[in-house]
Amino acid sequence: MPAYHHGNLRATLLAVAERSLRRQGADQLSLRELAREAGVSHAAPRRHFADRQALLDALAEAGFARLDQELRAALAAAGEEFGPRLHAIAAAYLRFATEDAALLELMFTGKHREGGDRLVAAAAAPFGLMDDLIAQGQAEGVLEPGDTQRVGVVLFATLQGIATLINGGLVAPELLDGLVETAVDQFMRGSRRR
Amino acid sequence: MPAYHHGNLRATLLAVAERSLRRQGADQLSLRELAREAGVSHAAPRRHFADRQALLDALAEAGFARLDQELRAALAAAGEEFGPRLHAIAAAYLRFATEDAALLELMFTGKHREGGDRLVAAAAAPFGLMDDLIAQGQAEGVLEPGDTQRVGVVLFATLQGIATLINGGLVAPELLDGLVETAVDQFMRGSRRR
DNA sequence: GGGAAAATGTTGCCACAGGCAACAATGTAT
DNA sequence: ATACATTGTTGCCTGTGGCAACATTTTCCC
Repeated sequence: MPAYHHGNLRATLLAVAERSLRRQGADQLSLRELAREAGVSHAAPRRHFADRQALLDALAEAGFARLDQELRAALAAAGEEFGPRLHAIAAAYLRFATEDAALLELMFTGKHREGGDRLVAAAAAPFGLMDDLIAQGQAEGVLEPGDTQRVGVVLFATLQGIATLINGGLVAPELLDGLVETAVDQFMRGSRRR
Repeated sequence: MPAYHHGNLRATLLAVAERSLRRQGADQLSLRELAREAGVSHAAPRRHFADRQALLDALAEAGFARLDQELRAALAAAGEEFGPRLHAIAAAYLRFATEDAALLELMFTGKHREGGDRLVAAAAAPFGLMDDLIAQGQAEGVLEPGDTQRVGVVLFATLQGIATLINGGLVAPELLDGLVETAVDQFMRGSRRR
């Protein structure tokens, strides 16, 4: 336990920040408070994050990585069939998205400056998952052939939108499962091979 | 031009705030700066907005009112037929949503505290529009009968999600029109009377 | 009309945050 | 061992939000 050098302040700060984010939202997150909780002086975080926004960006990036993991896990658990996989990824996305509203906001809210590139890259992973899934559906002949991106983005957007409405308190959380059902169902009917 | 009493500081502050919001985002919005721009002392805004969040809430509420207006206008211009009306409301929503990303964030982001009720009420107007439209589609026999809310929320969510993806820089703005097309098309096919 | 009371603005203060610079301690490499 | 890079620390500055005390209008009621 080093006295002067913390050892892995960066990781500690991110962990503490994640907790703060979940509990109080990004607005209330204070670098100085994180430093206090990490038992370190108020200027120490600056060695690891150029400014407040840099830390928030790092949180968002980590969020995308975790989202990717969770979606992959859900897909893996859903087997090989397209239908169940689609349902699983949708449910997993919304679980993630509604479980930590502040993080989701951070991930999708347009507060990325130059660091936006990193975030866009991090977001590509989950996007790709959705894309691959659509491709599978097309290959199996369940979905009509076409641009996977186009339809994949719309599906992703639907899930994201549902999360926004629920997190914003505009739709009661109890309706979540039903909405996912409806969304997936509508998507299937709307893209089914004719 | 009263020297001491401004006359309608509240309205002025909201106007200045709207400009600031659009230009710098909600994070950078400072009550004191608004006061300066309004030519008033730093504590004056407090007489009209209990705190910073109250002003932001007021901005969001006004945003919903304006959104409602614009959607109504679009519907009115689209005639009586269901198809064109659906397309028009979708396009109008996304125009509004992508034209002022920071405002949209404020409107849907879950930063509403107790004042959330007011916002939810304000949001009900545009929601109702969507709902009525769905009902029309069902009445005309274009859409399959069913719970208008359920399908309306999903449609709303899709549009909102597309806006989020574009505003967040995760999808190129050039794709907007195509996505709206795809979304509306998918919705029609997914909800068409079978 | 006139005077109390409410509304609206002002000045001054405080605590706290972010950011910067100068300095200190610790690790690392030659 | 000694120079150099890393990582923390202390101290300072500016700006913000929020509060309280005071000043000026406006309104309302007799």
